[in-house]
Amino acid sequence: MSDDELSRTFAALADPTRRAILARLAEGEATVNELAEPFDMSLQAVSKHLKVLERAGLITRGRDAQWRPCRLETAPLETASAWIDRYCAHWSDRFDRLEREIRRVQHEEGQEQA
Amino acid sequence: MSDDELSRTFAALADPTRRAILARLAEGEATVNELAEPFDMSLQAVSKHLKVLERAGLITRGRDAQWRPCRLETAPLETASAWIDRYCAHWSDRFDRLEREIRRVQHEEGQEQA
DNA sequence: ATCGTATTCAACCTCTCGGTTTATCAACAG
DNA sequence: CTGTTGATAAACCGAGAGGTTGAATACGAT
Repeated sequence: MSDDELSRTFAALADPTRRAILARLAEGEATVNELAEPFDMSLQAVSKHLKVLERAGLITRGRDAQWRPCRLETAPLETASAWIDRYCAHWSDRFDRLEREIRRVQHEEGQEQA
Repeated sequence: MSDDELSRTFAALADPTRRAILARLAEGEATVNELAEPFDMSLQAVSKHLKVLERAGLITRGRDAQWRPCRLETAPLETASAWIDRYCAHWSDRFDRLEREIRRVQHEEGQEQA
């Protein structure tokens, strides 16, 4: 596989196990054992998947005694999404949706003030 | 590789040659020879890349005499982008990025790569 | 020091990817 | 029919993905 950043990101996303891991991490940090639990696969296999995700910059790992908690990093996801968006023709739709979302958030913030 | 739709899409995007092909097709239909021209690679290799893209639903191919014009299909791109967006929480950042991207594209209106 | 738990490393296997070359198919032009 | 051009098919190859098992490492608890 090519080793440029976008290629690494997309390749990392091209596996349902890894996507499930990312989905799990979106809810918060987790250890390797916790991440491996749902899968019918060896711990070592999951560890390899995590290495792929780490190389792609999609996760970072801390150290807490013998545990290596994994944390989701969204920067490469944003780069990948930006690449895709350039070739999705529906600019105005997306723009409208985002504009609505922002107005909604701003409105909520205003209400919180009162 | 796993054969579900998202996996096929991301796997197809995980190659710079295929991303360049999609970028080219975003400017309009093209034949296999036209698509192969920029690459230092055999026509057959490009044909294989097109087959991957076709299996992922990212392109469709017509028939015009002995030519097989390729056309970009954005539906899987939108699905992929939607998956990513679910895990990128940074709406306002995205908004800024999109706004910048739109201005950039409106300015350039032309020659660029994957 | 020893044991248990969390994680990784190393070796191995099988299958797919991305490329090649050679041969073949399909459609026009003469 | 023959020849040419556009495109695909088939067979092959080296490298890497994704999984396994077994050993090694790192740290905490006893």
